[in-house]
Amino acid sequence: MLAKELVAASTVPLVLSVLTEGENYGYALIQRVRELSGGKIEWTEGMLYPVLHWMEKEDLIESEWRDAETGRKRKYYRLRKEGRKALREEKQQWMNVHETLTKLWQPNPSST
Amino acid sequence: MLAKELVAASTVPLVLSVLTEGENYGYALIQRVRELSGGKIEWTEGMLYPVLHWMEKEDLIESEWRDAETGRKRKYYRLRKEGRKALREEKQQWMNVHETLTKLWQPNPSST
DNA sequence: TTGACAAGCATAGCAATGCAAGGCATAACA
DNA sequence: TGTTATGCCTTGCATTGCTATGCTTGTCAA
Repeated sequence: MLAKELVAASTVPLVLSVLTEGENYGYALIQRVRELSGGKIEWTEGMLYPVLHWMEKEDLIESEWRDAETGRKRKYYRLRKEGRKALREEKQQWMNVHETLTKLWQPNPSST
Repeated sequence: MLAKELVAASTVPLVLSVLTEGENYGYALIQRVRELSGGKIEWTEGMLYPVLHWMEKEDLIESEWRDAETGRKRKYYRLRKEGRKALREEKQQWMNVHETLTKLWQPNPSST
């Protein structure tokens, strides 16, 4: 199971990223992320829904209740302009850290 | 400035990784990480020292007080076996998330 | 010789928050 | 009619992050 800090750091960027695939609803986001990560990332509803609410309050995403084909009601989320901007920033920050880590993960240089 | 979640998620792996370069002390770790990140990652002493203490308690690292050339006392840390193991795991987890994110960051496939 | 700054380590304390647990409703199926 | 999967939501409090603060020693300038 993933360390909780890593889960915390990746939740918002992952939600934003998955929504670039098109609108989606909470329950399906959990499954989509599980699928993309090969089962490595397992979100709970208790942690995701509050994050979605917060992201909506921040105008990163917007929601709409709709009937699914199944007759069931679902709350679909989609990206807003602010969300796309936030995603670009998150991506940049992630890459900053990633590049710093990968520098250190190179095989030790024998000279320099 | 980096989002605090990202800082939290990367602190332990960064400390472990920097220590693969050789032993080092707290104050210098802050500067080394600032340097490696091109100034993007700015740690404070108040967040780093407690992390170092925790890592030592967990046997990931060990410490030794020594006099520096300057005459000043420094607490040098170095990796322990447990720490190398932890680093391998942290690295794996980081890559799991990174790969999931980069899948989503590919240019949108027009077909599939 | 004093005072200001950099180097260096440490932790108390409490505001902020993560998320397990629990709750509710409907559909499908046995 | 009982169970499982789908689907959304929130309370509550234990845990934790980190700001703020404090201490020492060395150096350098005025």
